[in-house]
Amino acid sequence: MDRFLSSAVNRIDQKGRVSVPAHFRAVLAKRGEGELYALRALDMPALDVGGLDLLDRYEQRIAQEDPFAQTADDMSFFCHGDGAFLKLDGDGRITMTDFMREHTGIEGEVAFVGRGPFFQMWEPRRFQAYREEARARLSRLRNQPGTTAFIRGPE
Amino acid sequence: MDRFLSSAVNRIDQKGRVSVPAHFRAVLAKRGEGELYALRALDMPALDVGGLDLLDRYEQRIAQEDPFAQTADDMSFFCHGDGAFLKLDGDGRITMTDFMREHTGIEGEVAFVGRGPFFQMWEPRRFQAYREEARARLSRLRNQPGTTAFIRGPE
DNA sequence: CTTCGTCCCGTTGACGCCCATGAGTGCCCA
DNA sequence: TGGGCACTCATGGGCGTCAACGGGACGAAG
Repeated sequence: MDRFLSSAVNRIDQKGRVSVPAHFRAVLAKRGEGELYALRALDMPALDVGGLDLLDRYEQRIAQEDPFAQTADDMSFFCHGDGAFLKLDGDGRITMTDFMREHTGIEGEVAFVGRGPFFQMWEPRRFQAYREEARARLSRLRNQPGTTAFIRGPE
Repeated sequence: MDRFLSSAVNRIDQKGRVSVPAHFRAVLAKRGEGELYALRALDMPALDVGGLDLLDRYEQRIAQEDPFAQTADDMSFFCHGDGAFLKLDGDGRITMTDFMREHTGIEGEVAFVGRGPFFQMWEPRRFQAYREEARARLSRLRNQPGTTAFIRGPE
């Protein structure tokens, strides 16, 4: 498996460390990503986490912009200045920093949520709430006329 | 890693010195840049800092302008005359000068902000404010119709 | 003689690296 | 089919190292 799937909640210990789910670490290893990079997601209180390929993707996008226009600068500010390295220790744990807590509201526990090519870190309750909202939106979409058949499910 | 990433806040001591984050120093060493060059950023109260390759970036921009226009001359004046060398001491610290304080409003602490090929120095609160503005602009961009898919999340 | 800049050293707190524990799970064999 | 064994993984804690920080000593310049 080469994608980040499913979710799990892990506890933060007194030293501020939390285990990255073993399954996620296996995906990283398979991809040859030794380092983790985390970004503060734009419109939700979560962190987007992945290997350095996560960063490459954004930088390619920035390269398309006029390097002296404000948009390019904002993008750089976001992906370079609003990101952080997460170092895995020998036991597959990372250390929570204030940088991460501020944006997410994470305190004692972290929800790791697979998102395919990357994963997210959430405060468990907020994740729960956001998941309900997302489901509700999709459900509404499904019951509207003229929409595609996405999420009709196997009937 | 060969790019300046993430951010950190360090304190200025009584002698006016401040540590450049070890991670940034490692990047400089990797690039073989022995000297630091600082410029007052154009549209924000920050310093752009990097090796001498930083100048290339600005000279490239000047080259885009009409050499007979006032603009080009202003830019040259700005980037060649309004820069300063920063000397690293044995412990990886630099000394804050009035040149740096004036433009940035830095007093007791400095936020070092990775920007990819260079990094910036900010007064921490102003950095925080500017970061929020940039995020808001990107968020607006993202939610506008007809825009590209930047920051939709790496799918 | 004073002041400023540079070099050097000591302290402290955070972080990386190590090992121990314990719960849960799958597997094997009786 | 049930019991037990081995393994994996999350979690806790000890300890050494290093970076950030503070301050003193020395030398050059005013």
